[in-house]
Amino acid sequence: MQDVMLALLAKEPTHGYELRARLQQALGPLGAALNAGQVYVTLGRLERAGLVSAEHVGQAGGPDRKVYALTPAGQERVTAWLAEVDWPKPAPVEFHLKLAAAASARLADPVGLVDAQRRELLRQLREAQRAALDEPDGSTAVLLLEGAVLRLQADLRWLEACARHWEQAARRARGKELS
Amino acid sequence: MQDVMLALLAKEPTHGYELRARLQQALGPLGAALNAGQVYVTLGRLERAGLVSAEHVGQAGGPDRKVYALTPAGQERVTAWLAEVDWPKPAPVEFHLKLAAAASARLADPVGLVDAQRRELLRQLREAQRAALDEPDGSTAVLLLEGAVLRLQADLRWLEACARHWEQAARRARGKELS
DNA sequence: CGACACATGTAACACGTTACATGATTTG
DNA sequence: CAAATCATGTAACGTGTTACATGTGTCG
Repeated sequence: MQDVMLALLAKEPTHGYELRARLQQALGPLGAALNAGQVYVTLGRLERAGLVSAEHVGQAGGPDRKVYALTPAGQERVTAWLAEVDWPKPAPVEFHLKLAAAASARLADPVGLVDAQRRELLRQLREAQRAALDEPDGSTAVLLLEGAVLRLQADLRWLEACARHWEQAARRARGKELS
Repeated sequence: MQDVMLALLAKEPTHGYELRARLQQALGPLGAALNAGQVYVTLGRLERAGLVSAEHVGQAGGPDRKVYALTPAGQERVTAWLAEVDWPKPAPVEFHLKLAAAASARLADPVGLVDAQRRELLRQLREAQRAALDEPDGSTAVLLLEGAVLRLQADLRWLEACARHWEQAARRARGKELS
């Protein structure tokens, strides 16, 4: 978040409210969840860190604003961020642990959990595809939605593998109990 | 993390050290990064929250341990967690914003960024596939790695879409400049 | 006037991460 | 004896999240 906001300020200094609007625009429908307060919290932290400087602008015909601009330290950080190649390990770790825990403690049926999850992902997939149709063609928001769709499809295929795995595990367990 | 640890304790009460070992085993090679301190921090917080209770166990032939067990409140939370169907929006938001910021502020070439990122993902993909070969066949760790692989492949395809998009954007910009 | 968009913040909390500190037991 | 492993913690920090508080200007 910090880096993103710094990069936006690198283009052109602005105040928090517009920064938020730009972010939401860049994110398209996924930006709706973005919280207003967070922007100001972050700006305050960036200022304390000496990465941006604020200038108060009294405005006739409108509430006051605080325009933020990058400091040299902020510029450095932006270029460093852009040079950085770091992709978060994209593994559905939490759900995997949920299945493992549910199975080993016999708290819930793993296959049932997979099924519920698959329904949810299908819902999200439909939602994302529908949202993509509402966006102007060629916009960056569509691109982002396409990323979401591709991942969801990958996750769905993974869930199928999960179902196979845990069904087999259940069969093995039943076999052992009988013997 | 909290929910996961609670679920593991639901199977059988244990002490922090073994809890960590179980977690790492469930995660396979991806568990290597897991920090030891975090387990104890989390256990402490769970205890303060009244979700687990600790019992000190002095041990002959070994250091002392603290065995944690679920409280009724903890049990409730586990069942609630298992019933919950919540999948984090799997969109590569940060990188998308990076591209958008880089392009609009003309700080870096988006296509170059995409390229660097693609190399990184290919590296991670090879790593994950190699790690999968080292794991025993049919283990849950292999399953998790398969999830990682599928996502990486999806992300790579998305990066190709990104490259196309930003190349086109660059062409449009050049066209405008000439006119 | 009342609702709504504009505009800004703060306090408190939850969580993960890092780095450090401590000590016992086992094994080469 | 030294090193590795077992075992537990804490203090500090960065960040995101929530909820609340506070105004101004515009438009019907």
